[in-house]
Amino acid sequence: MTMLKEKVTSNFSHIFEDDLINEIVNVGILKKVKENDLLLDIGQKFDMIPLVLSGAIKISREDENGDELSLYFLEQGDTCNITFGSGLNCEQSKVRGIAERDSEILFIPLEKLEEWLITFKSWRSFVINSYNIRLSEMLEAIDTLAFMKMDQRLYKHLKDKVKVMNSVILNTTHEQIAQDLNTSRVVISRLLKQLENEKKIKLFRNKIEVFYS
DNA sequence: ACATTAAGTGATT
DNA sequence: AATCACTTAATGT
Repeated sequence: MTMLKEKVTSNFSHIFEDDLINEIVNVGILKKVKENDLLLDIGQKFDMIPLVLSGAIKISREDENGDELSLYFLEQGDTCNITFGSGLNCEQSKVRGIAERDSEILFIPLEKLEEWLITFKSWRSFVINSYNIRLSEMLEAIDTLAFMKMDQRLYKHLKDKVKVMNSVILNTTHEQIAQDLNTSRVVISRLLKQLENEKKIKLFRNKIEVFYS
C-alpha cells in the first residue's frame, strides 16, 4: 500500500467505500504546505478542491481596506465547501486559505467531484454533511461576532488555536491576533494582559502559553 | 552600537 | 473599543 493510500484510508475509510478511496488516491494531488503558506487567495480562480489530510487551514475574509477577519479552521478530514460551490460555477474564491500549521492537502480536480456525486453515494453524503458542518461553523462565527465582546472573542480565539495546533504554546504575536480578530494590536495587548492577570494565560515575546483546563 | 520589531501604558475620544 | 503617542524590551545586523 502506498503512503498516500494509507493516509487517505486512515482518514476516510469509515465513510468512503474502497472504490472511491482508490479513485481519490489516483486523481488526487498531494501537496505538503508549510505554516503560513497561502493556499488560495480571495478573487483567485481554482480548479481543485482541498481535502485536508493533516494539519489545519485558516479560512478568512477581507474587506475593501484589506482588513482581515478569520472565520474558522479546516482540520483533518475537512474539505472546503465554499470553495466547492463557487468552483462548480467557475467563480472566484470569496475566502482566503492560509496554512495555520504544516499540513498535507490532497487536491481533487473539480470534474471528479461532480462525477463522484453521481457515482458514489458515500461521496454525496460526505459533501452534504460537510456543508452542514461548514454552516454550523459560519453560524458560530456570526454568533461570536454579534454577541461576544472582544475579551471573550479573544479568549475563544486562543482556545480555538490551542485545539487546532494541538499545543498550549502558541507562537504568535499580538499583532497577528489583532488581524485575525480585526481589531488593533493595542486592544489585544491590553486584553491579553488582563487574561494573564486572571491566570488564564502567560505572556512571552512571540509566544503565549494558555492554561487549559 | 544601532535599527527594527514586539509589547506595555496613559490619556483621549 | 479604538487611536495616539509615546516608552521599554528583545532581537537582528
